[in-house]
Amino acid sequence: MSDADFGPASSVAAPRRRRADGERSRATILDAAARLATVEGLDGLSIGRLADHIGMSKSGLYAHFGSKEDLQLATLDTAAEIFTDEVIRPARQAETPLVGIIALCDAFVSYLERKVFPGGCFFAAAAAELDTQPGPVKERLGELLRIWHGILERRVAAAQASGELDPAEEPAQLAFELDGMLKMGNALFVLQGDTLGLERARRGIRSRLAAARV
Amino acid sequence: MSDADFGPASSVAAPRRRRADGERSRATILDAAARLATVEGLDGLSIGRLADHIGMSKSGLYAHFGSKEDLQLATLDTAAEIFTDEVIRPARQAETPLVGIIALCDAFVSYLERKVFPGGCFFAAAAAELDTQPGPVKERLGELLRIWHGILERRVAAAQASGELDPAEEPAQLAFELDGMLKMGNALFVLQGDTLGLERARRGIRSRLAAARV
DNA sequence: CTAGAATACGAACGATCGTGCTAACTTGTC
DNA sequence: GACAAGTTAGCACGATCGTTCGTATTCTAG
Repeated sequence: MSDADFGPASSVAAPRRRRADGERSRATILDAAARLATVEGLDGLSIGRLADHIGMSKSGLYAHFGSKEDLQLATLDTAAEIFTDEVIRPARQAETPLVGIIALCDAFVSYLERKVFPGGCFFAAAAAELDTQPGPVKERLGELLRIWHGILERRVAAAQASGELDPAEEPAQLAFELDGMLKMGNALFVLQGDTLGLERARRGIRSRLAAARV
Repeated sequence: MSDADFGPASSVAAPRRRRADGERSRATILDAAARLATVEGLDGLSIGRLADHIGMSKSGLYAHFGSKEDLQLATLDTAAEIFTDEVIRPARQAETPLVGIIALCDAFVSYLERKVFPGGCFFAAAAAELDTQPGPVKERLGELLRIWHGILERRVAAAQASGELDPAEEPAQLAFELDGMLKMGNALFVLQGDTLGLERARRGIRSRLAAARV
């Protein structure tokens, strides 16, 4: 199954970096930034604290990015790569499209349970924080959410084509409802600390899909 | 229909305030704080900007609260009152419990559409921002979310008692799914700016309730 | 091996943050 | 009308914010 990728924003041309240690530092910074941002917030995460956290000087870290906004945009793409590795990729090669949808949703719940990001789903946190602040970061977040829904949508359409799901279902509507349960599970899990919300998400998704069978 | 109220946190005993102008100022501050917090964030909203916004001095405003955390807690309760007025109250006096559930969900969507809070649902925004920061604010947010789900839950149970909904449905599970669609609609509405997400929430809720009929 | 570029650091900037202190004023009570 | 208490403003504090600059160090292409 070939899902669309969360490719990096097409605009930024890499300023042909040269040294290997710089590349490594940059990756270390972005990985820490993605994970810390779910706890402190993508805006709330300060460059000084991020630098302290990875044992680097503030100015040394800052030199890798032209501005905090550049750092945030790069962090978004890094988080998207992590999400792809932890959720999208493991849910490929399902026996049937419908099984693939369940695998994808289970992979999402597992990604929450395993605390891939310590503060829950990166995109749920970042979108809620920045959805009121116009600019390239918000736009990119909207783009990533559309890609994610597109992945769910195409899998629903495939399950309809294979005869597993009712063709009368609107794929985008079903994708909306599935993601609603996943995100609600995330919210409860992070806020209340127990896994009941994750269980509800798993159960709700299964019964919703059962109701959509032909 | 008597829903539980979002009463103020029981712990804080009002320090018997005395003058009418002070009470008025406090109300003005908290109303502005609740609405601004959905745009700038409850933590991101600074006392200086809030003071500027309502034409008051920073220290004059600050004197009403012992700390920023106190201001945030008071803002939570003010937002809960606004929510009660705009969502809970209008959805009372429904002909049947099931109609009441639909009225409640529609009132929620309307509260988003009318931009009662300019940055979308106050509690969705605040919960996503503060769910990783332990303390009284996070705890109170969790409490308010449980109250809200309790309201939905009790209405589901009432609809089961009246014979409108299948008694086999678990009320808490159905409340979870309904709120999931409402919050997903909120997220799409604020992030993308169009009302398609709200429409999807309305539609999904109606068909989910239809599926739960006896 | 060397030259030049990439990388990292320390220090400092102006701005803004939450939080106190003090003094002027308004209000409500006897 | 006086006095106590509540309200507001001005000012300043230490801390932290994003950002810039000059400089020392380290890698790598030739």
